[in-house]
Amino acid sequence: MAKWLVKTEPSECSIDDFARDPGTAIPWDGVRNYQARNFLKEMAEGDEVFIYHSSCKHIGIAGIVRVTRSAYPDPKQFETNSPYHDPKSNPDTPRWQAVDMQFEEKLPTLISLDQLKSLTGLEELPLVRKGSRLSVMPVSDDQWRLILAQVE
DNA sequence: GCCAACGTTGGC
DNA sequence: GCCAACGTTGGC
Repeated sequence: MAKWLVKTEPSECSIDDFARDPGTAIPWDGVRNYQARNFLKEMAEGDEVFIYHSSCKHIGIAGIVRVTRSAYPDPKQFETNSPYHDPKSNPDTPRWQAVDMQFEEKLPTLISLDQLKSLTGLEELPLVRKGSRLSVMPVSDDQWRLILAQVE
């Protein structure tokens, strides 16, 4: 099972939005970056995903969700009144993909960005790299364990 | 709100 | 294919 991390602004979609209705999957859509999209495509049902809260008061990893549906064409790219509308995409060859994710757990305490930056062994994670804006990234098993060890 | 870093666009 | 201009991201 592969592991991942996705960034989100909690005002858009937070771990609490997942926790509110733990039995219901939420579409992860609106990704409009090719590298991030390519990782989305690699996600498989059952994969675990860290939810990282960005651009907010408490920046860091807040919880874990699970992929319940692998990549499918993001419907919002075709909705003309959506902020995620992409006039250059067409239904025959959809440019953007979405996946569905469902609540798994909220971490007992948030793992802050400062904390993540201080960990030896996370240097290769794009999240902590200067200037990196990648919003969907793979997390190795070692990185995953190291991060989770911060709250155990 | 600022601004550095980055990705995308489009003229050439 | 180059690269300047532009828009966006995201920590501070």
